[in-house]
Amino acid sequence: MTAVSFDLTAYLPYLINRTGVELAAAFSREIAPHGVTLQMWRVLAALHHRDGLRISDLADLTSIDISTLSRLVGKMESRGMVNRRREPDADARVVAVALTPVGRAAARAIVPVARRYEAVALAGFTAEEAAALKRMLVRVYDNLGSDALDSAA
Amino acid sequence: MTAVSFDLTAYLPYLINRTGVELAAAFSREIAPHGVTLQMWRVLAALHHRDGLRISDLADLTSIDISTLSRLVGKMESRGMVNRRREPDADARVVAVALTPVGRAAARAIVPVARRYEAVALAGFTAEEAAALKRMLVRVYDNLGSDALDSAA
DNA sequence: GCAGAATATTTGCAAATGCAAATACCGCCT
DNA sequence: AGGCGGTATTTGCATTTGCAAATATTCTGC
Repeated sequence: MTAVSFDLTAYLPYLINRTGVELAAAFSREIAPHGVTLQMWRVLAALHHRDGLRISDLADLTSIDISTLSRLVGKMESRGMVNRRREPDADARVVAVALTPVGRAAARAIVPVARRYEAVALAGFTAEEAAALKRMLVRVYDNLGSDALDSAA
Repeated sequence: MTAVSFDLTAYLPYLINRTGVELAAAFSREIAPHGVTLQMWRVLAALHHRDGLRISDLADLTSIDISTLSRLVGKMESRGMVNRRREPDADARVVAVALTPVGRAAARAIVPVARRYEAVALAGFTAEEAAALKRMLVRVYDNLGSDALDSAA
C-alpha cells in the first residue's frame, strides 16, 4: 500500500476477475483436446441449455459481444456444430441458432468435464456453502444490472 | 435443458464469468472519463497497492498476459503514468515499474470511484456477507491453483 | 571460470475483439 | 399505403490479445 491505502486483495472486482481468468484458462486447457475453444463451449453450453436461441439471446447468455458472436457462430457453422436458420413464418430479422448432431455430441462430451471442473473449483465447500456463493454472485450481478451508478461525488 | 440437462444458471463458471464481464464493462465506462482503460487501471491499482513491481509480478496481480503487459506498460510509460527502470545493482533482466506523479494522481483519483463501485456491487450485503463472499472467492481461486485436474473419467 | 539450463522481458505474427456503420426487416402512425 | 423510427444481424476496421520465438542476463555444475 502506498499513500491512500487500497487493499487490492480484498477488492471484490479483483477477486472475481482473477478467479474468472484462472477458471477460463484452466478450463480452456481441459477442453482443447475436444477441438473446442472456451467461447465455443459457451455457445454450446447455452444451446444445450436451450436450443434454437437467437444471436442476441446467445450474447446475453454468454457475455460475448454480438458482433464477435456473429463471426463465432459462422465459424462453428462451417465446422458443422450448429446451423443458422431464418424461420419462414417468423420475424425475418432473427436468426435461430441450433445444435447439429455434431454440436450436440460435443456438448454432451464436455458437460461431464464441466461438472468435474466445477467440483474442483468448489473442493472443500459444503453444498450449503456452494449454494450460498452462487446466490451471492447472482445478487452482485443483479446489482450491476440496475445501473445504480449516479451518486457522483 | 436438452437431453443431458445441464443447468447453466447454477453453474459456477457461468455465474463468475457473467459477473466479471459485467463488472468490467460497467467499470470501464466509469473510468473512461479519466482517460484510463480498465487494463491500465489494473496496473495502476497493482502499483498503488505496491509500487516498483516487476512485469511478471504485475502479470500475477492483474491476470494480464506478460506479453500484453509489456506492451501496455510501454504505452503507459509513453503517457507518462509509469516508468521502467533496470536497477543497476540488481538482476539486470528484471524491469521495475513505478508510478510517476501523474500515474499516482490517476490512481488516487480512481480509487474512490472503485470503492464506490464495489459498494454498488455489494448493495444489500451485510459486512458479514461481503466478507464471506470474498473468502469463498479466495478459496475457489486457491482450489484452481493447485492443479487438481487429474481424475480423468 | 565457462558451457548450458533457466529466468525476465520483448517482439513477431496471426487471430480475436469490439465499436460503429451498413444492411435487412418489422411495425406503428397517419 | 407509405414513411419512419426501432430492432436483429452482419461487416469494416483498427486495436488488443496471446502464443511462440528471440533476446538478454543469471545461475549451476563441473
